[in-house]
Amino acid sequence: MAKDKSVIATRTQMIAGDLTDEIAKGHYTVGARFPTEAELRLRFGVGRHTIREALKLLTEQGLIGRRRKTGTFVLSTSPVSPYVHSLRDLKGLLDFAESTRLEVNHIGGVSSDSKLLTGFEDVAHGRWLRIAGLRIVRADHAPLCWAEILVPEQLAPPRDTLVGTSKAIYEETMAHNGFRLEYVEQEVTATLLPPAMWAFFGIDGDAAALLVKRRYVAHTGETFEVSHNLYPANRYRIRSIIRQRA
Amino acid sequence: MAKDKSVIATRTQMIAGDLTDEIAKGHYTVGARFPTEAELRLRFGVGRHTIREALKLLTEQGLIGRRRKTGTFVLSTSPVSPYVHSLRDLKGLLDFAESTRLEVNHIGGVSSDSKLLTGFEDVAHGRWLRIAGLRIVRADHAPLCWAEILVPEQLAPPRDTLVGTSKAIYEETMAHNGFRLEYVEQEVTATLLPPAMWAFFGIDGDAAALLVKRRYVAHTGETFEVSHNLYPANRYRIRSIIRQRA
DNA sequence: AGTCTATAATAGTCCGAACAAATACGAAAA
DNA sequence: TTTTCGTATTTGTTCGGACTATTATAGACT
Repeated sequence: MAKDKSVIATRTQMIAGDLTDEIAKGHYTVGARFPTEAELRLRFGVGRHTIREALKLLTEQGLIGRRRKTGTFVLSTSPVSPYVHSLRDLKGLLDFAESTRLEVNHIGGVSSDSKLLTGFEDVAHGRWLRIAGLRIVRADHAPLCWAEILVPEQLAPPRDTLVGTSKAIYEETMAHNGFRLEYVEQEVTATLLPPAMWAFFGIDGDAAALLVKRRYVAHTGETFEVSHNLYPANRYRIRSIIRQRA
Repeated sequence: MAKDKSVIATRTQMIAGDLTDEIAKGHYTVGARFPTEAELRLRFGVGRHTIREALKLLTEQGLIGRRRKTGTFVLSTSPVSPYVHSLRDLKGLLDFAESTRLEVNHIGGVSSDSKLLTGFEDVAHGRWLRIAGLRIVRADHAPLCWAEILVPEQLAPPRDTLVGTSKAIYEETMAHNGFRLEYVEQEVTATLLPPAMWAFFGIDGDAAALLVKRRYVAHTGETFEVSHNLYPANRYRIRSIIRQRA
């Protein structure tokens, strides 16, 4: 098998990780046949169920396709091109956050009607901590998006830990409260870039932008962060693969 | 259990369908406890594995949440509000297509470099049938988006079957070739609405739009349709739920 | 040569079971 | 009253097995 990666993982996850790495490294060319379940079972020394669960993870990410009798074949090496979000897993979200940094422009408390402020219906908190600023790509220092982040005051970590940090705000908040991430709800719409932001992105006229609203929900069911990210056109794409349920 | 629905389904899918219906009908209020695995096993008379697979489907759609010892609880009745796409399953795509109709504006053959034309890399076909027009919401006759659809000439059904049909183009194409849908790849970007289209949507100045490119892939691995849909802002949102893999 | 048919390989769907992990709840202790 | 701790409940992970559905391939039959 392979490394432990500090976090314990299930056998299913370790196997899926190993196979994902091998595909990414080009062990199998796109279109090539992938080992059968029986072969993988022997190789990893686990039950068939475990192998199938691991392969299901790869299937959901669009890495492999499977057909009866024909076998399993590689669909994509998933080269994870920058600024392209591949949905369907949280890991993409995480890696993405690490390749950028947030240049905080404003930090302070706000209080308002939750629905108006957050854009989500079932979020009920009185006072929020607002962090706003530009998200910068580490590699080329280019501004990627304008970020508005809201955290309920009761759950917010001390502000000084939020400004200098290299970790994402939601990670700091989770650590501070002992949360685990249950899921992220995301809504995408198109809008015009507000003129006030033209200067940030070196734009001089009407431009389209993607507005991505996210809600982070802990394993307790609590919404502990809401974020709005505004990406000027052509800096960001969202790519996803939709398959038949089951 | 419940109805057969003409299409055969696995027990897992039938149970998932029943439970989804019950949640949608309000049998359980949001936040309420859901039956445990043991209770559902007794009720449907199946093994635990089957129940778990069904609940996993609901979990992936964000309908329920699960925690050890605490149990399963309802997160959302998924009211499937119109113009909101919920990713993660193909069924949403399908239902959506049925609530609108396509007013065909142009139909004819084109031939061009595949990559430029389709916007996808690994699509290789020489001649395409192009269908372009406005997609209209049946309920209120409002124009929803401009649609550009490309089908390889060799796979395209007769044109007269495409114009009058109430079914989606990709369904007609699948039926014509005996395909089954394997997955849909989707890419979302923001762009300005071209001035030439302002009149279609009753707009009189720069406006943002969502550009949704889709690629339909059959179970044989063949790309049998590529579509570009341009949604003016505020007419369309994409909602999705992202969870930890596994 | 083509067309049908049987076989076998492979993934898909279920079952039953055992144990692990998280945690709500109540009992015991401070 | 509050804290600590053990226990029971519920979901999570993994195993092994049986049968089904799909289909590539080879062989039999026109």
